[in-house]
Amino acid sequence: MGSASPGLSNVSPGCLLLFPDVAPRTGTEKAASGAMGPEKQEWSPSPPATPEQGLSAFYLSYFNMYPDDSSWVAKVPEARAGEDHPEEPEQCPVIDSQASGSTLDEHSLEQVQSMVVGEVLKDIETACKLLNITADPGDWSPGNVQKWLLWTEHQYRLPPAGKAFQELGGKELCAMSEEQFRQRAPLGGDVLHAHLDIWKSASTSEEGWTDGEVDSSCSGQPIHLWQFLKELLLKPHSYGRFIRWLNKEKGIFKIEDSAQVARLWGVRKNRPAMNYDKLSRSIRQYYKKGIIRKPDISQRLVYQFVHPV
DNA sequence: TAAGAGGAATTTA
DNA sequence: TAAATTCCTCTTA
Repeated sequence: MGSASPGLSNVSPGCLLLFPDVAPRTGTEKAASGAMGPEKQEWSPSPPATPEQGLSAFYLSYFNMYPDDSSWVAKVPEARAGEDHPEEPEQCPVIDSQASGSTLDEHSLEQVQSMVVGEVLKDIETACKLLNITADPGDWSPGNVQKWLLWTEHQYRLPPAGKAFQELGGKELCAMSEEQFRQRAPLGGDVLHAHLDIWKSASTSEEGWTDGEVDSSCSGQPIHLWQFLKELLLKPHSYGRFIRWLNKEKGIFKIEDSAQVARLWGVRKNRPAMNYDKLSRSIRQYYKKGIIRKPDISQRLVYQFVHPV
């Protein structure tokens, strides 16, 4: 299995500190900054200095400023209409207070990192649905490429570059180097290239993640624990260190890092006191409901979906 | 010692 | 009201 491009798999913790102004914020801090100073509206991503570090820092910049999912939905059709103020920042998962500032420990960094990647993947998924394009840029028609360009330009306030990539299909686009992107679009070409890299990584590593099967995040219904677990399992690139399939066909999975899974669940449900003891109690409630059980050969931290997909 | 099991009361959406 | 949370005791590996 080929490793994904630098973007998603190698967001090194050190990179999180590249730009002090994009340090992750706690929910409280975000709320406090909710008044949204003008700098937020004028934010635009700085071109990465190098593909590797730039992309990593870029993720965090992105994570920090990304507007509400719904805000751009309405805006995409008139993306160039000029009235695109970011609205309330997306409610990001509450990040442990120790994760803000320069004393981030490795644990918190990993947590932030996985959240960032998770958010990026989720947003790509949303974009796919709304633009009606596939997650794999290699499959894009020239029309799809234009849609993607328009969306990305709009999201990151990049100068229009659609014309520079006219008639290019996804395959040609993917084959282009960062330098070629820069040549076609001196302003923002590198950022576009970085974004394409993210999409390429996502589509090569997250096979099947766009099927939306357990994408409960936009259903309006409160998420169930079993759905959440499936969500994590569907995104091994982001959460494989925490939870993974042992036998996907049989629905058998293993929680590799119980504390982290519990923490993520607590973040999702806004239950800061969540821990594995409580999470596992909830899992056990599923036994009599026939949703999850222990596998025939019981192992610690290993469970099985009764009705695997 | 962490995980597992399950009772029971409480909270939440 | 269902699902989840919280707290608990006891067992198991």
